[in-house]
Amino acid sequence: MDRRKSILEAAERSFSMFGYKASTVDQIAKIANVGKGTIYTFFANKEELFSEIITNLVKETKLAASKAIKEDRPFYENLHYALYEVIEFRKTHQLAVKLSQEVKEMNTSPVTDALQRIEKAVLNFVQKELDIAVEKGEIKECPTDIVAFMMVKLYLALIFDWERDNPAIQKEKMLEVLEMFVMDGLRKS
Amino acid sequence: MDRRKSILEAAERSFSMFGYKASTVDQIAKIANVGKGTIYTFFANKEELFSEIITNLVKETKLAASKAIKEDRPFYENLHYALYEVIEFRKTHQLAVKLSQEVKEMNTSPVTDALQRIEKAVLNFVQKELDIAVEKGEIKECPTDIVAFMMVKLYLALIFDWERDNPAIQKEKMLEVLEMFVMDGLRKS
DNA sequence: GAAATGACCGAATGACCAAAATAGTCATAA
DNA sequence: TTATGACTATTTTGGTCATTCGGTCATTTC
Repeated sequence: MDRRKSILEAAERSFSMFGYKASTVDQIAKIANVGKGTIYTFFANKEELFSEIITNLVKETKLAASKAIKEDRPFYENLHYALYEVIEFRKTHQLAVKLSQEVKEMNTSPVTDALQRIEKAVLNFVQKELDIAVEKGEIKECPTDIVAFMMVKLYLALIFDWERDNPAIQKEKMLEVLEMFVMDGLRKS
Repeated sequence: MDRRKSILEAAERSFSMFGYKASTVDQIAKIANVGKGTIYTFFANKEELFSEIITNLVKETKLAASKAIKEDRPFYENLHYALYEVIEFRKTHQLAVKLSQEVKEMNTSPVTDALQRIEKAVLNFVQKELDIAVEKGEIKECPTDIVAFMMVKLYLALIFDWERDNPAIQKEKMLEVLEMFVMDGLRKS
């Protein structure tokens, strides 16, 4: 068994369950069935181990979203499926959820950085897709940086904040309203 | 000079400058040129004083927005003017900025509550306006609770989060994009 | 007599330090 | 050469005590 890999897996599980701060290197070593020193032969320190996990998470999420995007489908369908993929991904990999909780209640600085990196990546991805869609003439000309920002913020708010004090809505319903709002706005056609 | 009023003004200034926790009752009394005991003849405790300030601010902001809304104007114009009115309402903004900063870095619980109250009030206001507009047939049918939520979150994100790691943009430009997004969406017409 | 006040009180806070836990190292073992 | 856990250095925690602050009330002011 690849030691490096089992360390990464153990760490991801631990971070997902207990958060960054509450995960000790000793514990991660135990889970990985590896001596503590071994971890330091592969990673400079706890923060770098964490950082690599985040990098992988971003990569995998991007991949999941990319898989949902087909050249020949209209923009909003791609958007719809990609968002769906990302939501599913978040659900199965609880890491991002746990981390945003940790940031909220104790402002752990490496975790704040990590979440910012994730958001940046998502923003980048969305903006690129928007650029392509504008290029293809599928959507109107617009400042794609601002629009990407708005879309991501909307998405995050709906996923994380809506259920705080509103009755839960179906994922499908949510995507549908989001799509209506994003694509056509409120004006009566 | 009305003592109650000067206490409220002093407290508002202090909360805006130093936040809730860092504002001491002694200090507020000093600023108001009033004995500390006097504050307690008007307000049961620090939290109620704070609460009344928030209530007033919400009321004033609502009033400002209402002034911009005219029955006989189309929805998007009302939206436009109301947004401008609110964004120019400095008093509310400054306090809101300071308070959200405080919540972020020390989770002061009365402050969290206050911000939630403000958001609730805004949400309510927006939803009511949306309901009216739907009723009048000015905008399409939609789940106004979710749409109100989306509009408010968008506004807050643009105002408070955009400049965190993006080049500042003109207020006008920002509101223009927001309006486009909300009214017409991205679809090419 | 009613309203205002600031000295006073108990609770909450935070500075400080010792003790415990944890990150990171390295001599030894496999 | 690679892996390891006992060891060290650093950080966090738990407990203390002095200080601060919210809130009261006997006294003063008008």
